[in-house]
Amino acid sequence: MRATHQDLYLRAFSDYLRKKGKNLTQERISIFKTVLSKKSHFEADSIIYELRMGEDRVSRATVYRTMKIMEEMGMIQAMHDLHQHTHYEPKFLRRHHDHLICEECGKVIEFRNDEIENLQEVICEQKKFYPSHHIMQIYGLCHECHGANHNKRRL
Amino acid sequence: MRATHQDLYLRAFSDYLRKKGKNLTQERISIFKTVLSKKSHFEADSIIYELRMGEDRVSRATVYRTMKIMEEMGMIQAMHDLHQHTHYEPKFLRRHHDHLICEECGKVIEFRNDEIENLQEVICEQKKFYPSHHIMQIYGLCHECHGANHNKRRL
DNA sequence: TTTGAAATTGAGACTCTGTATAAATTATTG
DNA sequence: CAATAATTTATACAGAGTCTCAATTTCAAA
Repeated sequence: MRATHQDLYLRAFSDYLRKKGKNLTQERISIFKTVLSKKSHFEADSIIYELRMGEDRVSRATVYRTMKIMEEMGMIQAMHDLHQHTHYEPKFLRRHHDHLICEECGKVIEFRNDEIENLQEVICEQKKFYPSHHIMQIYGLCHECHGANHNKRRL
Repeated sequence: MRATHQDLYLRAFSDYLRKKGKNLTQERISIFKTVLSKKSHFEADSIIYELRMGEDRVSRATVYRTMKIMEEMGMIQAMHDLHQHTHYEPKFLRRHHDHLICEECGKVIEFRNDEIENLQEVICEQKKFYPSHHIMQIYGLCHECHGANHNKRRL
């Protein structure tokens, strides 16, 4: 029987916990698996809600604590966007990318640009800064909403 | 008598309000002037506090409402940083810049890179996106904190 | 200037994230 | 298996920001 991705990540999680002198509890496993099932942006609340619906009941505080651990070990990345909502991004299986965010419909368009990534490193060297990660979000209107607004103004 | 910067900005504010069918109230003037006095990052809370200390008393809700208008008209820019605190940046008199943010001491280092700004425009064209503004924040450790951490680990 | 409709404000209740606490539960180790 | 340490839960709490609606202010028309 082949080890699944989930198994491998779970082992990484288990190893990380052991290294930090923390225990691998049922609650942490449940939360970890739920987070692992996310393919794209998600919020703490959706994890809490999903767990509440399932058979594994876990308290809110434990979800936040466990997600903090997952952030420390680099499996997810917190992003603070407009309007006091923290979004998380899975970092496993996904390459880093940045975002175009439509202010009208909320759509998020991903992009990646290696030149920008390189320039960021140059800047950090210049400023003697030791980067861990970055966030780049361009706000504006997507093609559809721009068209819609344009038409609206014409009426 | 010469018109001050404040006068000019206040006129722009007044014009914007009129254009939007909104009234120029005493409260809005007080808030606008207080925000105008900020040379760098600030929080909604500090505006509320300053007004509360002064002779113009304005409620919290009104401060938030007015700052939203100022954001719409592009005089300030909201930025959401670590731990659900919204910071605002004055956009008047200041050139756009991005930020390096130290995760240890919270220090904010500003930088500007024209190449990155240009690349962003190219990306928007490619994606048919109409940008209004952007946020770029690089998180990590500043020179001092990096040194401090390094020493700590060696002990 | 007065007046009345429309816009705005203020006070406080409320919501939403996230954190702290302390008692109860679970895991680990000898 | 007992003692100890770590963890979880429930609940209270904190902080930022929003909502409501009665009271007030503004504006512009007469």
